[in-house]
Amino acid sequence: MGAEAVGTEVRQPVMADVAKLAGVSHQTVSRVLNGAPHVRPGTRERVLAAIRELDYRPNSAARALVTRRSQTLGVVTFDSTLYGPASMLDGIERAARTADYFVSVASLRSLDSRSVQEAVDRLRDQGVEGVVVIAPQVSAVGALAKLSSPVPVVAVGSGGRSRVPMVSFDNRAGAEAATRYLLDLGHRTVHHLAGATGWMESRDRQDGWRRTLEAAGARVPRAGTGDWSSRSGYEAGRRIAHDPEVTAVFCANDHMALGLLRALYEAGRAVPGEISVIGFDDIPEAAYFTPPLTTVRQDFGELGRRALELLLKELDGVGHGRDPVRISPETVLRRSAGPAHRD
Amino acid sequence: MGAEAVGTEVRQPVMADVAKLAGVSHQTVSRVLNGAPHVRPGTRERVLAAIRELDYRPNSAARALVTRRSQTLGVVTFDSTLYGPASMLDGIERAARTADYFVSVASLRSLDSRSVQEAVDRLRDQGVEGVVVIAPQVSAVGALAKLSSPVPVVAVGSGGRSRVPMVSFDNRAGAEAATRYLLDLGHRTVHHLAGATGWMESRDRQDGWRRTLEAAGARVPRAGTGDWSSRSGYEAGRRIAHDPEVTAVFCANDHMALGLLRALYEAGRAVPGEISVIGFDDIPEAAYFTPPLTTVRQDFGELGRRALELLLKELDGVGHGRDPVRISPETVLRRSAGPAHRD
DNA sequence: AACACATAGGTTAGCGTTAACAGAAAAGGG
DNA sequence: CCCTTTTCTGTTAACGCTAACCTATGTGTT
Repeated sequence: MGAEAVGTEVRQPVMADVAKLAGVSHQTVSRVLNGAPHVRPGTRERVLAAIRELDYRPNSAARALVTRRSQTLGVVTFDSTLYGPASMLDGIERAARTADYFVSVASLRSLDSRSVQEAVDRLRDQGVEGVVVIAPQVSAVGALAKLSSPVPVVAVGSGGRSRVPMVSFDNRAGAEAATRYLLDLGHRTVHHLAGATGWMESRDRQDGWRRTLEAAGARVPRAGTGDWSSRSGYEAGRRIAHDPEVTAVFCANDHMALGLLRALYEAGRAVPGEISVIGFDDIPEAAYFTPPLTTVRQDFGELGRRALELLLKELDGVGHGRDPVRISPETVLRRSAGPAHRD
Repeated sequence: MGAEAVGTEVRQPVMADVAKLAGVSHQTVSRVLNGAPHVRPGTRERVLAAIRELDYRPNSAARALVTRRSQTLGVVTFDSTLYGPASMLDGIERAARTADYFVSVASLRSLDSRSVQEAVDRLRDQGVEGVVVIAPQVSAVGALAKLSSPVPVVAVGSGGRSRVPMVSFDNRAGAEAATRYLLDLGHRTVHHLAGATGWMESRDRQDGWRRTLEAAGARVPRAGTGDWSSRSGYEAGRRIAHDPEVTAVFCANDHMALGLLRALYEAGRAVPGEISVIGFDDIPEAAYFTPPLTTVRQDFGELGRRALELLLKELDGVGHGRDPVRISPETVLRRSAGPAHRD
């Protein structure tokens, strides 16, 4: 046995191995790999064959080192367990893949701006080329404002004004449509169960609701505040169930609407007979609530894709979108809202 | 102005810059960064100061190139929009972070084994040190069996036997508990609405259900088949709503149970008065269904953490867990299931 | 035939880090 | 006080790739 064969360590093949096998220089291998011109079809074939034979994989670290590009994008998210963030993440990942990028995720442990900066830094240390922040909290937006990052950052899902480019739903418009719809049904006014404090979505939806009421000259009741969970919707529902004033409730999301529906049911209030309920999001389950929930649909996947599109533009140095990208939601009519009852 | 100042290009500082500023060699900087011994406190301080002053960040690609470690783990997931996968991903990410790893995700576009291999390869090309596959489909497990990967792979969530280490819920036990519970309530038999075809979870839950029935000497009705969605639960519900034989239904997940509940309600069948329903998963909303759903709880976050733990062990070369790690679910009693009615 | 010029390829030099070795300074032992 | 050992630090060489430059060959033009 020659000295070569002593260690049976199976070293991963490198470019030089491929080159030797194909009888070319490593540079030619590189050229084939990167589709560079000036490679004769014959040699290209030989190189490709050698690559296949050795099952050679380029070393991404080496490539990243010299090109200064990691082919990786970062996503920072708050609670990727929620339907919205999860769908956005999914949309982003799919879009990134088609653009031939990897995506690395970092979830926030808390909402303060230090935490956001930390997550972005973490991603940056890993060498991501850009990051999209799924952080709909007001505090996060504040964090973005003072965020210092050498890599492009775009935000998604929130609506605040900020220095970073942003794509979001027009939550205000969605809330207006929902409220308007209820008003048009003949309700004297519409109550509101807001989302978690500190979220842009909560603020904007509440805003849209209030404005619509004011524009219609309707009384603006005090809004309840939930935390997006069904439980909080349920608790709010128990509080209002016996209030005869309440004939229509606009919930800031479908999960809370579910809890509300439950509380109303327990209290023996008919929906939409006595009280109309409308949600926001159109989660896949909303159509199967009892009664099926009228709600405002958001296409989170689309939002994720658009965010990535925007980030890619930033990466290409195409001047950053002056105005935030806004996607209009559409309201989905089902059975949980109906005309005001006459008393 | 000296020739130095001509280009105002702000090059990211590198280790050599820090070294020069601190008046040491780059190696000493490296030592400080990596906590190597034999660095005098004084010089360490100077180096640290220089690092702060320049806001120096080590280049991860360079480090990865020489250490052959990317500090990155990969996660392949199928539909990270679903509650289960999303929660697991979240659990994995959090656990990875505490272990000081980054996580890169790749979602599958389809379920075939080529797709799984492709995703793992993609991650591998990126240089991940290990991957956890959230792919509960039978086909995915098959894919894992023939998966060739130089990096450790663990699977999570499914239950099949396979070459790769795996952590999963004991779906069979959960299904047995659910079925047993219904039987103990006095139901002569229990019907079953299975999950999507091809999923390990579907198979195992159906298995547990059937065995329990057989062990109890109960008749084993033909099981329905859904696709995990509420819609499929609804459709199944419409089919069985008027079957007087049906007094208890065990649904393979909560979403389908929701659809079923809806269909039953529309058909005027009382739950649990006439028909008892039990779900699986205990999604956060289950407690607010009408009626609140009795179900089998799975802690997906925990599952994700355990999977990561297992992967970390693999990375440390600690012999791979002979037996799959099994986590027992616990059943949560609520109001959708009750005693059989007497006729 | 001489030249330009495109094409096909090889050679060399980094990218920014850690590893391996080597040398200098400080500390201990006779 | 010299020699050995321990601390501290610097030098050199990878890691595996791409960029930049260079050297051959053709191919077409004057």
